[in-house]
Amino acid sequence: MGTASTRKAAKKQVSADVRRERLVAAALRVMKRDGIAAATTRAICAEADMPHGAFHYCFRSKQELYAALLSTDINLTLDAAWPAVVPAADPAESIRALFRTYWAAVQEDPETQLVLTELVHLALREPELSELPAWEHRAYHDKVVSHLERFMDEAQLELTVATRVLAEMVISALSGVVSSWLSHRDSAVAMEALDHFAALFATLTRPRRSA
Amino acid sequence: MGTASTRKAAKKQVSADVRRERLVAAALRVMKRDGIAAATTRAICAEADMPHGAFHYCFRSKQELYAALLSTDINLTLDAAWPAVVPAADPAESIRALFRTYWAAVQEDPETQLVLTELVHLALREPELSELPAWEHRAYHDKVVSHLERFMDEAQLELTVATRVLAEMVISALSGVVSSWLSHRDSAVAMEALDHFAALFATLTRPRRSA
DNA sequence: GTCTATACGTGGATAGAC
DNA sequence: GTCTATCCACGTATAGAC
Repeated sequence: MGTASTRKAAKKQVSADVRRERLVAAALRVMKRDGIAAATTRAICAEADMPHGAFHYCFRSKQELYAALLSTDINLTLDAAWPAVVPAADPAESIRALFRTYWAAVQEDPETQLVLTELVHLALREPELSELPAWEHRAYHDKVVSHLERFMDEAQLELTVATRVLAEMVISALSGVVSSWLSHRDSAVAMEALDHFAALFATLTRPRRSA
Repeated sequence: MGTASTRKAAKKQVSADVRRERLVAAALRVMKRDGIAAATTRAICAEADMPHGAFHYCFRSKQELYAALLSTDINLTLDAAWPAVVPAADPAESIRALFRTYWAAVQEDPETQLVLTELVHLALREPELSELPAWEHRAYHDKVVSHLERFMDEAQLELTVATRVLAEMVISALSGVVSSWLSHRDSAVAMEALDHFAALFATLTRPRRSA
């Protein structure tokens, strides 16, 4: 089998798709550190320890990188909080715990939130990318819906509103709280709002009556 | 007194602060039309029918223009919806009407929402401007608090939570809904979420017992 | 297939002419 | 005080050497 062409190369011949991944990761690092505006092709390549020219045989244009970023890992970090759901006795308690877990993840890595928002706004302006935020939102929405369904199932609860409506409200509330927090950076305020939202959302549930 | 130095000039001597205002207005137009990234000093001057060089004797740097933008009119359009409050019999009804008025304003001029968000994010990255979002949020928060107090007063209601907590929740919910809507552009979904939020917030009020 | 050097356009800011 | 011409740095993209 070949030693330097298609698979793994001898020493420095590292690339094909792996370079793409490295560039995406490097771009994310630069964006988190210095903001999306500072993530130039030069800066990204430098961060990835690649020559500047490497960029354009991995991506046809910078927009392709944006698309790659929006399509991959970012929203994964968002719903990484959901799996650790603890269905407690009290619905309000459960939802509050859920939100607090989510919030802990946000607190731990706020830059990712900022970058995600910046990327979405950038995409909203570029006609070529304008569908990506809608896709991303829909994907996230669907995930929240299924998480909610599982959650309600395990807690033996049912909703008094459509699941998709609650999902939309949850997403809006969470992103709203995050967005406010990015401005004022007062964690206590954010957490307080979050707890109250949890309590309000809990009033939209009721014990499931078994048929 | 002088004809061309300090006050109003003969014909073309229009400038001093008025140029600043024109540039700010032009910048806002460009940003709303083409996004914040397209609002270069050249594009702004062209929009304002000024030579490019005019920019730098009105503003020492571009950041000064950003600061001017964030300090002025933008959030005014946000709370322009609040004054037309109609204190109806049912609290839920009143709050829903309030939110719908706000939403109508957003719908009528969504670009402003986008620009505002973009500006805030830009400011969050620039160390020199990083305090502006906090100020802006605080100013808006205070406005919502006083609006809420007046509203509760007129409707003879009292809150079961601190006013500032509800204000924070209202701001978060509204900005969250707007932010989601910017992605999916489904007005029905946004309005549905808004109505449900109104209903939930109404449960945080109760009739005021006169002492 | 990998990388260097470079082209081309643009952005912010300034020096100096009117 | 107003504006033109220009400087310099940087961004994307490409042609072509290894």
